[in-house]
Amino acid sequence: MAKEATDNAPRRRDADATRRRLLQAARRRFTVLGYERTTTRDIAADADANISLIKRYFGSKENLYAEVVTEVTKFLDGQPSEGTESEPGEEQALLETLLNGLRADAWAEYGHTHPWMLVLRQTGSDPVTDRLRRQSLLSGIASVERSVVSPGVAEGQSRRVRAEMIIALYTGLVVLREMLPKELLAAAQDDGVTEEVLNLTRQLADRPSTWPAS
Amino acid sequence: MAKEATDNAPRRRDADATRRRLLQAARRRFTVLGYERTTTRDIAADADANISLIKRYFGSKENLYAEVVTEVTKFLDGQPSEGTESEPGEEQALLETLLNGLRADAWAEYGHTHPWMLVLRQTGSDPVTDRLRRQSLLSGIASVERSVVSPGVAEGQSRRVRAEMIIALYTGLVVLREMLPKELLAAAQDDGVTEEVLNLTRQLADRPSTWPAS
Amino acid sequence: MAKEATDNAPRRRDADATRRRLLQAARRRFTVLGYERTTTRDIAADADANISLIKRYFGSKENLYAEVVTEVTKFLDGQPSEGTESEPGEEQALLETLLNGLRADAWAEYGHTHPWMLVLRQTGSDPVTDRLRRQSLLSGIASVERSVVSPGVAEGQSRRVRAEMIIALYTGLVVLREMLPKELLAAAQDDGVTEEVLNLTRQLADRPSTWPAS
Amino acid sequence: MAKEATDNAPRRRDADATRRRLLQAARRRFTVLGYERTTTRDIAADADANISLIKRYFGSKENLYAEVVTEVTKFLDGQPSEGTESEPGEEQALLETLLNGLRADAWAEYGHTHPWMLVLRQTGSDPVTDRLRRQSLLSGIASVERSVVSPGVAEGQSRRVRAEMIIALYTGLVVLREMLPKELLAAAQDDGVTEEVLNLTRQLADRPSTWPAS
DNA sequence: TATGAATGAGGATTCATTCAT
DNA sequence: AATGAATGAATCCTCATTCAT
Repeated sequence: MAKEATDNAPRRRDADATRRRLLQAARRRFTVLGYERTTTRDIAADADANISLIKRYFGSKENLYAEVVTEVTKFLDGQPSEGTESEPGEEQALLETLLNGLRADAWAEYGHTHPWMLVLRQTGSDPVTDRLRRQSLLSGIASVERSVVSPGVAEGQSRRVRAEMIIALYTGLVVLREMLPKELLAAAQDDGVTEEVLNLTRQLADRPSTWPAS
Repeated sequence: MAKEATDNAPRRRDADATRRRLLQAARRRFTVLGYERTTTRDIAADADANISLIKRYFGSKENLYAEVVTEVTKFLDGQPSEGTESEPGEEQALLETLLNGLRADAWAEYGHTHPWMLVLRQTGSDPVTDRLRRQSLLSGIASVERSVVSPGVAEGQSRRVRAEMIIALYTGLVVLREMLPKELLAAAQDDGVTEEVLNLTRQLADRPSTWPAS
Repeated sequence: MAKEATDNAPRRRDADATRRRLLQAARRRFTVLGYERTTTRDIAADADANISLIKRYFGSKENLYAEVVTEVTKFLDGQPSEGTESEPGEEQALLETLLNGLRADAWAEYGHTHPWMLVLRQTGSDPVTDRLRRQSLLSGIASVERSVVSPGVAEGQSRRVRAEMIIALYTGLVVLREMLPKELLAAAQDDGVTEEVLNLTRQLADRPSTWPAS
Repeated sequence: MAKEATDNAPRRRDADATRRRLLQAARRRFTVLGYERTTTRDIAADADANISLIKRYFGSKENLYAEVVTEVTKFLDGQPSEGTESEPGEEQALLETLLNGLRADAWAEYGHTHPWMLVLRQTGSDPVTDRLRRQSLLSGIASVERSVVSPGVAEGQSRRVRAEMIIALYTGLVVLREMLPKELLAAAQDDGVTEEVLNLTRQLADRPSTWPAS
């Protein structure tokens, strides 16, 4: 009903577009509702497509989910610049990405739910998505360790743990904003919170630590 | 695992013990798997009891879940001392509770999953558990605001946001430990991490803020 | 909790009374709700007795139902006076019984539902109660044929069919009153309707028929 | 019994036919057995279809039941000619419908059970079907009041009660035939009984009443 | 390529019944 | 005699998936 067959080419009644629509609808539902409470019927309905196409394009609900997770986690990674050396300006960019993620008006296309919630919600279900999840987090941690943790902090476990704590901090903020959308933390737009978060981040990043990390 | 009735009198056919076993099995499954992926059949099987007893003792799966959440969230609250005045030593106790929650060897009876995960996992499902979830978090925030945030910080939104950020920090740490159980943050037992977390907490708690908390 | 053991006799903690209470509770529920929607638990609760006693005293739910049906159908029969000869005054009594059954304030102990509804509701379920039902109706028909149908009507099928139609008339009135309790027929207390019903009955009972009854 | 697709085009995989089969099977079971004793599994089996299709086509067991009731009650109504004025010939038609309903060979497709039994059997279960039931009866009563009750009977309650009693009479006959299928009333085909019923009907319809219909 | 009809497995729930005490 | 804990079968419903067209 929505499809005007303006295209005469027999091949592709616009399979790509359909696929894309399905993927997007899936992303939304999975992010907001979680895996189980999302039904393929609903996804198909949202995408204005037939259920069976989910099988055709993605094989199964689980595969579709995996693909969504892949997409989302890729998004969460900063830039996967492979070098161990930090580039100038990379810190800036990474922090900006993280802080932007805290803005209340972001993620409209995800149904106003931070995509990280998708990562947090489902755990231990299947090996594939679990791996993806971990990869994503690890990649984020690596980026932070490389370009945010101060070069003054000696190489070793300490650097790593600091990076992990920074990620933890942002994760916690995302979660709390999500769960208490009416509280101050969520309401207090941008400025004050952002500054304070940056302060904490810098403390974690810079201050020479005394701890031997067990 | 089969029912170590080592204690006093093995009640008649021991409804209490059965109820307890069901509750514990439910707690485990709900915490680790979340609501949907937990089936009543599995709970009953774990508890070595008949499914119908879930209805008998709890009314429904949802009620059982609610009871688990209640129990868990009660536990998560520090002490619900009602006064608005902070008692001496309360800060100590509260921080200890929070920090203990980060220890890797805790939560054995929850299947080695931090019970907070139960609170985080499920969102937006039904009003009842949502409410419980929020209550739990809000109660924690209130406790922190009362007894951790420094009296030096002026009354007002600022105090509240600081408390929220502290809770966010701990939440993030719990989540990260849960998702990356093999990483340093999870492995680095106690000392170093604990100290650093305390540092951050103090910064959040004490430092006179510059932000106006719009 | 409700039972004061004022009775010292070891035998009979008043089994009879319990049995009676169960039977009465069952009658009410079965009459008002029908067989399926009546649960043994509810019966037991109404009777303030333990469920298991239903098995003890009646064997099973079905048996209990059968017993209720027996009791009710016995009640529905006029007097099972066996003779084929009608006694003087019997017509009067029988009609009175039938007409009384139409009074709105009768059947309080049945939950204000005409016990005949119990007979009508469940059909074809099991042979036992079906037989009881039929017996009851047939007995009623026989009574009417003997003592209401005018002696002037020649012996034969005609007499019988007339009796059946009289019973049908009363049955229909009961049903309609039950199903439309707010309609005029139900509201129009006693006098007018009663008289009209009597008129119809007399027409069915007395008027020499022309029909050969196939 | 297996699907006599003798008609035109055997639709694709023929959803309509399946739907129809389900509806018919449901009608039979509901009519003969009542709501509770009818299981969706049995309906599906009778219709040689999958249980899930009941959900697909009707939403739920209750909806299916409602649809059956609607269908049946529609059938029971005479013609829902809306005018308050009676058309000539309408009485004829209505009485014929009613009397035809008494014929033993009718209702083959209902499992030889008068569809009115469906209406009578279930009472007080749920508001929806209760309403349908009442509507059906009330509609029938209204029709009778309009086109059977003699114009000579003054407007007012009296007319209404007369109509109700006529409906009651037919109802009783249906019930008795159903419950005693081997008795004379059921066996006495057509002529005699029909005539007598018409006599009673006329008496109810025409005779100037003495009762004030308080 | 796309459609939607049909399937089957699995979930929560409900009850009558049985069995220790 | 009476209690109430435990059982197992059955019911409705929900979904992902498969199969004709």
